[in-house]
Amino acid sequence: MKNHKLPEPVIRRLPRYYRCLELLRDSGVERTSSGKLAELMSSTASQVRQDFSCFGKLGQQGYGYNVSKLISEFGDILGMKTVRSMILIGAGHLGSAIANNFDFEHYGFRLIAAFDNSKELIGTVIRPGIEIYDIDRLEEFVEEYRPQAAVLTLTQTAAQPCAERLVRCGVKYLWNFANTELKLEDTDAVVEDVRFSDSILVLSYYMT
Amino acid sequence: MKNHKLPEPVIRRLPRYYRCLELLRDSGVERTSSGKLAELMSSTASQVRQDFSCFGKLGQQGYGYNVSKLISEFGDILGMKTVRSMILIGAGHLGSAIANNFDFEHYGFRLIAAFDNSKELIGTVIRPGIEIYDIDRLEEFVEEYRPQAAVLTLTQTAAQPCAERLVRCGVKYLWNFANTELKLEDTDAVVEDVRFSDSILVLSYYMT
DNA sequence: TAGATTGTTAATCGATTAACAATC
DNA sequence: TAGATTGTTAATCGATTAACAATC
Repeated sequence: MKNHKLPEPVIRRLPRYYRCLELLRDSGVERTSSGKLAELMSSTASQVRQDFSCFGKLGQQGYGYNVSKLISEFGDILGMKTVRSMILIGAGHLGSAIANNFDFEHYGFRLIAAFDNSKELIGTVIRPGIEIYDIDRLEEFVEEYRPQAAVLTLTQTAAQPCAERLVRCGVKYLWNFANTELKLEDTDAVVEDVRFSDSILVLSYYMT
Repeated sequence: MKNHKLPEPVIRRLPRYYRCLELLRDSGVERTSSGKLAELMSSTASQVRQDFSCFGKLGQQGYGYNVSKLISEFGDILGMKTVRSMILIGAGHLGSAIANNFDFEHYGFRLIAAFDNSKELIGTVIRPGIEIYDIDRLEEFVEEYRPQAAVLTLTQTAAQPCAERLVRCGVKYLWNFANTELKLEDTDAVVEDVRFSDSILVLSYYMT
């Protein structure tokens, strides 16, 4: 594994490769080739091999790739084998849907708490076992439980100050669903955005 | 506007420009420059100007750009000025969160109905005014109301067959939240993916 | 062995960055 | 006018595609 400084496009394809490989495994396929993967990815055999070459020699000439081996390798690179704890900020509709629907464990995360500022929500659970705490007690909680990452499912305006608070108390990995460009001083901080509105506008563009 | 065949990276930045411009307008800023926009976008003045040059001459030397003019121009390019109707497939947690939270109207869409296969949900409303119909009646409904686009908030396995049905009856623009690579024969069909799991894995990658 | 398929190198393509003349 | 800032051209950089020798 010569996994130093991967190009961004490769990083973004990695989860997709992983998903395709799981699909193959679940339908009983034990080996595959760059050509077959390219088909699943709507890509080219050339690109698949070029991408994989970032990780050393994963295949065998004349044979192809072993599906489980790739899953294991990519799972490792993607960090799925360590469990990291995560908190959720903003227990509204979207936060609740994610807490209840999304399989954090499958991706190596464990959701340990939720936060909100609504008096009605504080003290209730967002899903069985995950309590909603007062956002005022965020720093206190982080100090004690040291979550590594946070999901931001709050409003556009609330997101920026909240992100700053999180980073300041050491939560530097942010999964941002808020409709905003977060700006953070801390150069260690990583923000991964899921912005519905950007996405629907791209669809909208293609409709015209 | 010489808006023929935009490069994909530009298309994906367009919604972000739009958001930054709205932000400026809402804080009372009337004119801006490539430098200021670059800062908001975490980009460079050069890239901003290069991007904008795809749309003709939007600015003025020595002055910069007029914020409202850009908003209007980009809104137009993004198709936000026409209203298109949309249906939602899969009225679970996520579908419900989107139906209730997401401001479709702001982006030029109107949500007109939801579909599900759960007998308990059928006949109820996903939000005031938006009824949940039996997925069996999808084709019938589409025939009558001709929605142009659909949001897919259903399970990984249900997504592919459902996408095929939609495309077959003429709904060719799909906003896909399901964790799958949709494969569609129809070359007119456009799929825009919002895959939470791909995104969390990218975050996960950076955490290792 | 012969056929298949990799890993890698080289060629092409496209996107970003830099520079600057045009001009408000 | 002088200063600011665009629009555009050219240079650089990086990603994708093609080709093929290596080898299982």
